[in-house]
Amino acid sequence: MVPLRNGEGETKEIGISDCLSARTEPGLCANAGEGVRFPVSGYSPRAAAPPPLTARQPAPPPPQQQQHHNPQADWDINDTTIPKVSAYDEWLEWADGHCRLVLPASSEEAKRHASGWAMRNTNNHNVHILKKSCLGVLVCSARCALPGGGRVHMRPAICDKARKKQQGKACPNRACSGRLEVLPCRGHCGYPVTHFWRHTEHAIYFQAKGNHDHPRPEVKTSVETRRGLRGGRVLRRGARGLRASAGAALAAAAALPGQMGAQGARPRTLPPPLIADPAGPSCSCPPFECLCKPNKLVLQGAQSYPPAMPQSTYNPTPCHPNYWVVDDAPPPPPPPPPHGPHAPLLHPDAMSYPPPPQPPPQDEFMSVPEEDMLRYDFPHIDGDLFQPEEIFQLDAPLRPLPQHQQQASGAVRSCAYERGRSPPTLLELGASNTSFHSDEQTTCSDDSSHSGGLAFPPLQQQQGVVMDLYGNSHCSPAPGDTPYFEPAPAPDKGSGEWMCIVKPEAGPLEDVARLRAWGLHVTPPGHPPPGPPGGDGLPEPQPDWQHYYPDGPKYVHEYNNNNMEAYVYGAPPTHGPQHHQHLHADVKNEQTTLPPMSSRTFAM
DNA sequence: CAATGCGGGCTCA
DNA sequence: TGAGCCCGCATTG
Ligand SMILES: [Zn+2]
Ligand SMILES: [Zn+2]
Repeated sequence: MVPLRNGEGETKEIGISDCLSARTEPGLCANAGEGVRFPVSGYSPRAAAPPPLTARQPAPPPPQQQQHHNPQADWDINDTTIPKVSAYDEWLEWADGHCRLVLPASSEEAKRHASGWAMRNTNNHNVHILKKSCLGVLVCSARCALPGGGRVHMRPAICDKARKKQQGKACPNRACSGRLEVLPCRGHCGYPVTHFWRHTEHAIYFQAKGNHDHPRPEVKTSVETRRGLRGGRVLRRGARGLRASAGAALAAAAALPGQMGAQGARPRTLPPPLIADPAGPSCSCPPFECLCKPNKLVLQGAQSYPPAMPQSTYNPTPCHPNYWVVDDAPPPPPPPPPHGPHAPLLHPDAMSYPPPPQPPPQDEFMSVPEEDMLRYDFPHIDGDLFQPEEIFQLDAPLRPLPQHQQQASGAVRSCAYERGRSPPTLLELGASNTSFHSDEQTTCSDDSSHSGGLAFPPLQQQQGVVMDLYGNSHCSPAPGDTPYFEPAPAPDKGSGEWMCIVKPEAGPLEDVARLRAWGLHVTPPGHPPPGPPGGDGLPEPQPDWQHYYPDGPKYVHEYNNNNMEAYVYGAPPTHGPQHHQHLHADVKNEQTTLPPMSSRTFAM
């Protein structure tokens, strides 16, 4: 699903960068917290594929100047007119960072407004744009680590009621007396990362704002699987069966890389619950970030580029040069031909995550996890402490290496680019705690998982993957939205930690604490924090840089806030207020204007 | 029962 | 005014 269009570099992409421009976004974060510094803004990967460079945000293009942004290239979810595209992007399960995607209206994931992240609906008082905010991840209050280094990263229930029930439950780790608690997302200027969905006749537009500052939660399908398992005691069989189906599904999916994402053909089954592999090497690194295996990762220079970019904006991390690459496995064998069904599972994104040193035999693929499960024994499964749902997944830790260039304020978190992968599952664990880590990203299952990985061009493999502390991939840093992190004095290793200075309240301290809690020590190597704004470090402006607010008209609210009835554009709803068209029926002509929006329209 | 969407309403800056 | 967020309701699977 690489974008097709190519003509002029700019046209094709729709950069997210827009988000950056100080003009627009500033407000966002500004509100949230002063002192926000914006990391780099996005650039269009596709076009130039300049390596992610520095972090700083490039100077915003002259406001309004960028003239014609190619309609196709430049748009904002709030624009009255959205460019019609000829090529669609692939759905990204783990979209992170500011990014915009144009998905085919037929995309199941898009229709479901799906995401690997636990996103809950948020009322933005705009019937045409569905807004969802990230619920973060359910973690153990004790931040316990399994012997294998896995951590509890459960998926918070979307339903408030269900979520409340989750909280306070005993940590799935038997040996731990901690309780489950929600690690909220503060990736968007101190607020949860938000996703916006807008439907038109021909496409579904997606826009994300903010960079998740927490590990990926367990994938939805995994949760569902557990839930299903809970009912019966048939762990073994059930698990096996599920795995098998998952594997099959994945395998199938693997065969059709390009289709998975957009088509929705992807398998929805998930691997069984995850548990850390006790037997495996152990480390207590955070799930997505193993800190104890430095050698595994190598920092790559600014060379890694993102794979082909979707036509929409998928911004790699311009901002920050830091990304971690696994070095052990140099480029995994090129497109690691999926070995068996699992390949996809294990390495959805081959490029990013090299296969474990010793990948389990295919045949065993399925068995491994199961073994782990057995090993772990789920005594609790039916017990009080260990509910099936509480089983957590193991994450292979990934060890991030900070790159020194991190100048950008690009927080580590925000700038990394990676294609979505799901958190590791048992399968992965089986693969090993060792090298595989990469984080979480493997695929799991869910709906999404593969979409990205398989499609990557081999090129990437060689390049290495960029990921953030959590191993999350990022579409693009959002200029305005991305929180800025700067290394804090390193308590321990001299390395610094990154803190978010975006939102004072939530504050840096909190961030640091959070990072530490996860065992993240980002060592900003010598590279200090971002320089002064506008300073160095900024990548050269790319042709494709986009600004947030192009010229096009945007919806304007007449009233705001909760007032839903007010439309600004378009003919006023003829009908009664509440029945405005909803997402399904939204816009008709992308090229022109989007349907009228109600008041609280702007997607922030 | 939980996921999803919708939308009223409140609060804060 | 711009946003975030809580809460309840309805639908769906
Ligand atoms: Zn625990
Ligand atoms: Zn989040």
